[in-house]
Amino acid sequence: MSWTDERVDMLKKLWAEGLSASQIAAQLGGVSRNAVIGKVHRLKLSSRGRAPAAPARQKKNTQTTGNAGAAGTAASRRQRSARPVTASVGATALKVQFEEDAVAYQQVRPVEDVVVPIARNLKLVELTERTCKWPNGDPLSEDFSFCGADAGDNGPYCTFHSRLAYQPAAERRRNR
DNA sequence: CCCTGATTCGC
DNA sequence: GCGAATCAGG
Repeated sequence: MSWTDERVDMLKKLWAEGLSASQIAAQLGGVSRNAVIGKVHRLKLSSRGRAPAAPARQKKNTQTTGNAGAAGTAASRRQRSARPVTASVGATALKVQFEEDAVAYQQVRPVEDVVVPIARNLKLVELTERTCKWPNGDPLSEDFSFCGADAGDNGPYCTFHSRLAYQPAAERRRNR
């Protein structure tokens, strides 16, 4: 994939909206978050409003340079096990995007008509310590329910909703 | 562990 | 110009 005018345009738009590089990469498709970040820098639209402080990082010696073949090095070097970023592209990605925006701007917002594949839509009384407590619909309504997917050993949400709930908050904290 | 953007540098 | 690898941090 190359950076066509349209794709650059989309990049600018999404970046201005405050989306993260990986989210933008997921929507554009065919690019990694690194590609997005790299492009953002080249376009000189990095700052996104604030973030004036440039701590002036120093880079270590990169890659191959004088790395005399130590057997263990190659294996241990890879700290990011190759992962296709948030691979899901298409309708699902768009739905996710919608939810993230909602969560980012409003504490309480009924997430209607958003389909989560693993949702079991449990009633409040059906929840256990291990069920996802992500709310579906209007809490004041009768058909209000919770996601109910397996939430793991700790945490109130399943992995899917944990990301929706927690990531935007962490991101906001820093930008503020 | 998950993620974020920033930087470097071989291509 | 591009973006993977890496860094530094939450």
